[in-house]
Amino acid sequence: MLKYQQIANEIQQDIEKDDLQQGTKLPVLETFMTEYKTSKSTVIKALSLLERKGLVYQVRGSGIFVRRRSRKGYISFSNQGFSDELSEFDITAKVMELDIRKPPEDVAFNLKINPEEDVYYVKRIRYINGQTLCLEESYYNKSIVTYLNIEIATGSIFDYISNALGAKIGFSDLYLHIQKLDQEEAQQLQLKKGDPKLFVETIFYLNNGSPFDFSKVTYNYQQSQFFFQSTGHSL
Amino acid sequence: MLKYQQIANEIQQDIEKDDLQQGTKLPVLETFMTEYKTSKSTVIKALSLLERKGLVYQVRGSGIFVRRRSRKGYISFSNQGFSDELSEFDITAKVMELDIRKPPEDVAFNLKINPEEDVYYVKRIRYINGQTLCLEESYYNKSIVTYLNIEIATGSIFDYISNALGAKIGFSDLYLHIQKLDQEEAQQLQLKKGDPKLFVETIFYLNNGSPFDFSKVTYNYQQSQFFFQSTGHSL
DNA sequence: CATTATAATTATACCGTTATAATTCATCAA
DNA sequence: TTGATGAATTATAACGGTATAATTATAATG
Repeated sequence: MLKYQQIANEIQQDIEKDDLQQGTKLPVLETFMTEYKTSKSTVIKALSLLERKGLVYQVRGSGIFVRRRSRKGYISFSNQGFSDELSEFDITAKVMELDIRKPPEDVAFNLKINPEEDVYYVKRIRYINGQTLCLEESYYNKSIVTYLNIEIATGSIFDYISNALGAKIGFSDLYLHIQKLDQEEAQQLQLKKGDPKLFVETIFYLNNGSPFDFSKVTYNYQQSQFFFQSTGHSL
Repeated sequence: MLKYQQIANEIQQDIEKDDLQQGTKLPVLETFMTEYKTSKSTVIKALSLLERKGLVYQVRGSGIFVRRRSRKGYISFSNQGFSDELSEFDITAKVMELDIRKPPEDVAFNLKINPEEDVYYVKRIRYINGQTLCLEESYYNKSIVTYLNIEIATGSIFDYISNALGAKIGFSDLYLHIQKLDQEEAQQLQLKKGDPKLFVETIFYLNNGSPFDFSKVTYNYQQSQFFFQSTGHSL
């Protein structure tokens, strides 16, 4: 692991271990430099990483402070789709369908492939703490995700892609809509037709910019509590 | 303006001016170094900024490539709340209420003040292209936002806070819920009771970590098309 | 006591360099 | 043609330094 990531991890663990409260001031840069026997720029990189992850904020001339979320029970809505840190929840999945097929037009477009090329189609229902969380339909470019089975799809497909296939997941585009459930969706989510839903289309890219997964997810509004941290800075 | 921000701006303008397509390769670092007469690290900072803004992606050993969103008509959901680049839409606001009052308990809690301290309360309806976009109730810590009036609240309150008050806006926490409209909200948004809504509570902080604005926003589901880019990296 | 000026602290910008890792491209062999 | 090998390209990691800007603490001033 890279040095600055390692340092970031250790600082994060310290924050969590000591349960440091919002606004707690961390040691100054010099201290981290000597503690980790490294250069200033590496410490800065580590802290910038933690800042992007929403764990600290830095104030020039003043110091580095702990940033904490104040509410529990929200699904974090950050870098890796939603998959980040769902470990605090009990998430399971049931695979409804899994096959190889030709993609519909919109899927082919978003995956930037021809409609004749094969894709894996996976339909799952995901549960959170025993309740239906969402209905998920995913299409994987088969020339990238060369193999899938039910066992893999029951677990984390992304872990499989990263670890077994050795592909590097890069970034993603999310498109969010608020809509009403239709009859079929309502039935599968154990809700009523016309109930609210959060509908999310996501395109996942490898780190080289190739889209490999296009997915459409319908969330149960009763479980739809999401948390998102912005970090300002730019502009 | 800082050098690396300036460079980032110019590269961004070049991308937009030339309407570079997704995947277009940008010049190599060396080129930018000589073009902008600066060091490698400054160019890297500029490009990292553009990467966080979702405009480019970098592939080690390969190059720097243009990243473009593929859909129009979505409200960007990025750093500065929603306010970023709403310039592509015609957004207006009507102020329904504006007064100084004592905060309810949840507001005092989120703004980290005592219930006896004054806050500015602003209720607005915001319109997008003539349609109701959302219903917004905001509470501003009066010891930070010392003055507000209807004229200011009709425009961008954040611009006013940044420019007139000279405060530096830092980061924010967003909590998202999908719910059903009640009678009153439905009426104000010209929708029906029971229709879906996106309900967002946001706490905005200054760059020194002080919360100055707590707001509750109810979005019209018919206008609720949001776009969000993740950048991976971390873990 | 309040206000103002000054100094100390602290994070950030920026420079320039070396080393490293991923990718791409050219070369060669089978 | 295919595959393997190695070289060139390219972004990134990491070092360490100087200069700068924001904040905070301290001292001086009225």
